[in-house]
Amino acid sequence: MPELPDVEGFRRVLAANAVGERIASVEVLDRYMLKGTTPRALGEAVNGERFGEPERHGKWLIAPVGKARVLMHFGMTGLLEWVRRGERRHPHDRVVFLCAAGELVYRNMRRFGAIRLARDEREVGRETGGLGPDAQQLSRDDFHALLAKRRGSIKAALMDQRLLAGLGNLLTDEILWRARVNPRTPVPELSSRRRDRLHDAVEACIRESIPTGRVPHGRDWLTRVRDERDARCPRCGSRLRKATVAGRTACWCPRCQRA
DNA sequence: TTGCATGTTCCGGA
DNA sequence: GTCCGGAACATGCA
Repeated sequence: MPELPDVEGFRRVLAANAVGERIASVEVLDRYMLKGTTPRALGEAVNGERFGEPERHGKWLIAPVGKARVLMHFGMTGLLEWVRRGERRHPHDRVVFLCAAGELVYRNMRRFGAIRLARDEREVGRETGGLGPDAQQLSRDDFHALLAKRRGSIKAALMDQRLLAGLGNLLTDEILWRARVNPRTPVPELSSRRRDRLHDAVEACIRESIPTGRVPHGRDWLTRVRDERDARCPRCGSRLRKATVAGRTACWCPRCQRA
C-alpha cells in the first residue's frame, strides 16, 4: 500500500484518534520491526507521555510523544489502525500503543519497514536517512532545481527519496502518464516545458490522492487498469506497456508517452 | 513450484 | 562521485 497518500491517511488515523491520548504502555509483538531501538528504550521514551500532532515527511509518519518522536515506515504492506481496547490481535500486528480510549496498531504483513525512535526533533533527520523535500509541498522552482543536477531516467529521479520524498512506483507511473513523459527519458533531455508539465502532474496526482488515502482507482488513473491482463490506456485505448525501469515494473502508454 | 508485489539498502561494475 | 542493475530482505498470493 504505502506511498505518500497512504501514509497521509495513516497520519489522519493518528490525528483523529490518538492525539492527546496518554500512552499507558507499548506492546512490541515483533521486535524485528524496531530499528535502532529496543522495546525497553521505546517504552521508557513514551510510557506516560501523550501523542502530539503527527506529521508526515515522504513515506515516514512522525508522531511526537513528549519530547521524543516515534518514526514509522510502512514498507510495502504496512498500515496504521485505531482499534477498541482489548480488540483481538491480527496475526500481522507488530507494535501496539495502548491508551485509555483505544489502541494504535502498527500492522505489517511483509515486515519491510520499521519503527524508529528519535529522542528529539533534531534526531529525526538522521533516523529517516536524508530525505529530500516532501513531494506534496514542492514549488515549481524547487522542482526545477532538483532536476537540474540529475542525469539518469526521470522515473528513477522521481522515485529517489533523497531527491524528493513520497513518490513510489504507482504514483510515479501516474505522474509520467499524465505528463505524457516516457519513464526512460533521461532527465537532461527534458525541456523546461515538460518539466513544468511534470510538476503540474506531481501536484495534481498528490492532491487527488490525498482524500482517498491511496492512489485512486478512478476513471482516469492507470492504477485502475494496470493489473489487468490486456490493460489499455484510459486516454487513448492503446495497449499499455510494462517493463522494468529503475528496478521497478513501470507501466506506460507507448502512444501517449513516446520515447 | 515459480514469479511477482505499492519499499529500501547494499554491492559491484560502467 | 554518479548511476544502473541485481540481489537481498520477509511474506503471501496467483
